[in-house]
Amino acid sequence: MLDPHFIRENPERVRTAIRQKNSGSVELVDRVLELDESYRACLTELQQNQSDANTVSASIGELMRAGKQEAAGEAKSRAAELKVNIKEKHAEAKTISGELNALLLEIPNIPHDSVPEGKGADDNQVVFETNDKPAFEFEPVPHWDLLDKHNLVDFDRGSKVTGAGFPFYLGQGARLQRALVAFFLDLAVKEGGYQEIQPPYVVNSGSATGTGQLPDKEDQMYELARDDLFLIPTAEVPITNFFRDEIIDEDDLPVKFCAYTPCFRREAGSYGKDVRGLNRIHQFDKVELVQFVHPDLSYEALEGLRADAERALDRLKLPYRRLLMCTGEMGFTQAKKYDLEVWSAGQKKWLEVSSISNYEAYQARRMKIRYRPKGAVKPTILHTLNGSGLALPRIVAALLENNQQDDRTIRIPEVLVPYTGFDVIG
RNA sequence: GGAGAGGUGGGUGAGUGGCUGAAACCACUGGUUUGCUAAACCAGCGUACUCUCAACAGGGUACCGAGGGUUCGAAUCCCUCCCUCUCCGCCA
Repeated sequence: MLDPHFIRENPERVRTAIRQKNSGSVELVDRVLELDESYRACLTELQQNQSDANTVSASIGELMRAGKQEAAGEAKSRAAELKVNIKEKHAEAKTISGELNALLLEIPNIPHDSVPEGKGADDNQVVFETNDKPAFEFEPVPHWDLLDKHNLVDFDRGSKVTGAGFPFYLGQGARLQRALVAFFLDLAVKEGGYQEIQPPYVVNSGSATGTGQLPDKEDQMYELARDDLFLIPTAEVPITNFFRDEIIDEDDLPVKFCAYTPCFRREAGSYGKDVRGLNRIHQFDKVELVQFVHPDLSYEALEGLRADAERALDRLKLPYRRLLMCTGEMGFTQAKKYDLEVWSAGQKKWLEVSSISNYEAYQARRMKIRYRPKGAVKPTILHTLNGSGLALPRIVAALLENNQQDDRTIRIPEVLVPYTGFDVIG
């Protein structure tokens, strides 16, 4: 969330952000300002009463010890009056702050100045594109045909056992998954300087709120209602919450974590053309990169994170492009976001395989993640970033489609062979 | 799942109703001393919110796992929940 002080002092900036992100109504800001003011007024009164009550209480102790029972009795009744008032004000303050907090969670992050304005996908800027789309002397087929031909994935049995979008990976298909995960993790650890961790795959509601899945996006998560827990839609959730409510030494920044996890997404409301094959499934594997950084360095870190994700694509020799997302296409927690899309020769389209974002202080403020600047200054909210490095299914799709040969066998990229143990599928 | 014990500041740990935002020690920061290092000594050292203030700074409130309750007054008593540990059961 945004700093309430910031909203108080820059309401117009916040209204602009709401319009740009097309998320929520600008009246939110006015209600927040109203509530903020009445909250503080209420608080002032409450605290004054508490202060008086404390003084009276202290005097009672003294009077009792001095044996002045009568005076003590009078003071007690005085304190009782104050108490009633305190209780009222306390309840009032709590109500107001509850409402205020709920609203604050619905105000989106402010886009960075370098983010292009725009409403839809057409306004995203392609800021980089490799020029190595593969050429074919035959008509390349979509990956689902290849999966089928080589028996790499079994969608039907996945549907029987669980439901649509929960495929089984078989044989070389399963092996390829494991190879990619290991390759991505090794790359992140050895060349990116990330520390590998294994987070829980299930989180509580506090964590889901911290990263911004709650409120409002619960429809995208699988919920374990009995235990009030959620299956993670991305490793971002448990990893970023790692430091929730903590203060980190400045010397320990930046902290860079990488992790492999399965991701679970309900994908409510998405049907049709984009869901074919591995394009969009409910459970998928992903290696995620997360960074906790000094606020002054977060945009540098964003480019670094982006380069880390692109390195994996380069090594796999996958053609890709980088999109700078416009204001309207960003999530409401993000300040700046790149998407990386790989070219899939069979479908002849770009597939999103990574989303790399700087959240600035937005998530960290929700989670109270701070660092202590050197030189006795107060703890300060740090900045969080994350990006996929990378998401598997579409990488697999592109890999199969781009590397298919006229006999329908599939070449495995050189860097992956030590991991797969085979250099061709089929 | 059953029984018991416990959760105090960055750490260890004292504290069973008012003088405790919290002893002591360690860590940390600054200073003195020192040829250097070490040691010793002195001082400082929680967080959030809020009010006054241009600022420096100062005042107030809250916080001893979380939330309620009792009381004029709670780290301290009561209730609920969460977590940790020990034993038993179950189990990869």
